[in-house]
Amino acid sequence: MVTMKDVARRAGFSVATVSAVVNNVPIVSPEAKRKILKAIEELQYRPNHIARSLKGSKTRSIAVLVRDITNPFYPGMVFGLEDYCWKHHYQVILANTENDPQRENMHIDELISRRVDAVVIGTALTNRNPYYDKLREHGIPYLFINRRPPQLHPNEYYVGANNKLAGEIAVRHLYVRGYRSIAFITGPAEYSTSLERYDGFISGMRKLRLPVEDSWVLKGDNTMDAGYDLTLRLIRSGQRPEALFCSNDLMAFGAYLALAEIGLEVPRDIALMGIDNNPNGLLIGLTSVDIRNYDMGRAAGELIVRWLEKGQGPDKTVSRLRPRLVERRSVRANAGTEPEICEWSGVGQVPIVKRSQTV
Amino acid sequence: MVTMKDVARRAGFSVATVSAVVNNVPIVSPEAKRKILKAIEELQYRPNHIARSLKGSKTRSIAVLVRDITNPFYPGMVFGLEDYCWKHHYQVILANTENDPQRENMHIDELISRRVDAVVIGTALTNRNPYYDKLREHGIPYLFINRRPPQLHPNEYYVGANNKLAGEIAVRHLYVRGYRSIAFITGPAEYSTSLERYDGFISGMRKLRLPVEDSWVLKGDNTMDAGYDLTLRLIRSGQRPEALFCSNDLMAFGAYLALAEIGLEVPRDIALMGIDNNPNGLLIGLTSVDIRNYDMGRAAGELIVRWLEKGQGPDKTVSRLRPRLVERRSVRANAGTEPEICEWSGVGQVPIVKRSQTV
DNA sequence: TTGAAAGCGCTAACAG
DNA sequence: CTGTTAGCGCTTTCAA
Repeated sequence: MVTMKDVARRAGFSVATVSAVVNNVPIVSPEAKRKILKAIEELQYRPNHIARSLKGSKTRSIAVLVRDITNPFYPGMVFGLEDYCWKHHYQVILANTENDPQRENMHIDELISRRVDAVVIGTALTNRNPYYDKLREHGIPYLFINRRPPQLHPNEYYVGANNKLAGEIAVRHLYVRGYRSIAFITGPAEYSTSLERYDGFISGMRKLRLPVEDSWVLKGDNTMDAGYDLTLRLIRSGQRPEALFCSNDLMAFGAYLALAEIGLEVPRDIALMGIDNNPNGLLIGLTSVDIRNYDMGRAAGELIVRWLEKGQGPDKTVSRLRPRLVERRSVRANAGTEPEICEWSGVGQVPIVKRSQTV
Repeated sequence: MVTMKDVARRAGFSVATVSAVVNNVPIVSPEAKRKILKAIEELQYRPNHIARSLKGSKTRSIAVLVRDITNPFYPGMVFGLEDYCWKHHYQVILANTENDPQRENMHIDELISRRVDAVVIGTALTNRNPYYDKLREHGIPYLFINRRPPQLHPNEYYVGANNKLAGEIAVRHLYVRGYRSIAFITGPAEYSTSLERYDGFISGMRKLRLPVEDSWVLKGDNTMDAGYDLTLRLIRSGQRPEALFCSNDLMAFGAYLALAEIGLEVPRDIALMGIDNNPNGLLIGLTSVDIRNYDMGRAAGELIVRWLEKGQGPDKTVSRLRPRLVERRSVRANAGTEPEICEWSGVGQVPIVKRSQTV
């Protein structure tokens, strides 16, 4: 590997001068600069980022912890993050934890060792992993994304969707379209997102004075299988809600399959909604609520990079993106009943917002 | 940040001894080891990986270049790669190029600067990016994955699917099920994968003595939109093949939507197949050919890690995984005609293979 | 405007 | 068994 020394020797200057040229410090004579640039080109010199990191103790790398990049929610988020970070010359290190705390901890140790500048945590559970503290103890900024732990300690920040609003938007949409009896399949209670969406479902129902049947609230685990099984069980037990709302699109996919198997047509016989706006919802015309994962990743990138450059955390500890309704065909244009309540702050029309917002 | 020196001072030993303990060099007295371990624990010392890298000029990091992690093909592949690499203490750096050569080149410069140990290139076009040579010039091993450039230079390796076979398997499957007139939508000619699948389609048809209608071979670009548009155009022009085979699942998804719009039911009116085994194919029951992206990423990890440890490249320059037929519902159980040709080496029954194979 | 030299945290060769 | 020390390639004073 060719080093600065090689360049210096070739150009007839010292390493200090070469360093100045490489870093665009404008104190070098044009003559020297020319010669040095020439030597760099000839030798195909590339600065050694490692040495630089060692000196400056900044690696310009950001790690992102996700459960499993294969989960359709993450790629968009990671893309947004990578996009922003890369444009600001930060690299993104990807770490899949597979929901295994031990694996997560090993990753964290490794990341500390590698002195990443920051980490974006997409794996937080309601039962908080105490290992995150190690990060703080070592002075590594970190940011929770999408899922948040129950409490945010000092210097902890969160960016995610307004999941409660997402739930409300869905219920509201069904209501406006004339649906009154709505069943709900939740996600696992260990994810804040599930809890918030559940809250949104409940509060939406209450605001609209719609009854919540206990037996119509099913506990799923966010997988397609769960959506399938629970829907089958619900319908086979003789229940027949007008609409079925799932906490995420994957479960809605499963529900769709189950309904098809039973012979129920969406939306003719029953309406279906999900949350996440999985692009493949297009295949079955699933109406969903977009929680904008690309923007979320991007927002995380912005927050973290600014933090790193300014040396201090964001102003707000919690940032939330406003969800958007994505209408496709799984909810009928109008199910008959006329809507009774029409004004409802901020939900009627969901504006398209570009930047992250704080609740 | 606490350093080795701090640990040494606290434990009352020299840095060399601490280093020995940290690296498990078995020449340290149990007594010293105990004290040092204690100091490490108390101070929460973590070795500085940067310093280590600088010394040993190995970063234990592997970069992966993909077009866009959002493309449903990649996450599985990247997951396989990350999984394997991480288990061997290599980190994975993710770089999205968005098919922009300039962005790719900047990434490559950056990766050289950062002295990644190796790079896995998932972005090769038939029109080769000359910038890959920089990597070789700098002594950084790299491996093409999934897509391959037309020629492999010395020290260049490739791992991917046997795409030609995938095409043949699909045609063969349709044939066995009684379909005789088959239309095909190709992917872009800049990807080796498209070309190979096209070859597979043609050779499959020839082997089965099926006619290839020129007007039934459409040029797509691997997007859902292309599948949709081309299918609409094909059918609306009055053509009516018994089966439609798409070079990838995304286009098959688009085709499905178009057929539904026209009022053609799959598989009753027309059979549909794709390649890739996108998990969401489940939603429409799409029969596909799995090219095993997880295994592909994993195989790349194996190849690269072994290369790095042994210091020399793989034995074979090309490794290909054997595709697998994934039957769902988009091809009828039997379309009427009895199969005439049944023996066909290696295609009749597609075995499930765990490890990568060389063609 | 340029150069000499210290030092980032670690490893490894060598000495004790 | 343990300590001293010379770098790894770079940035950054400080002097010239």
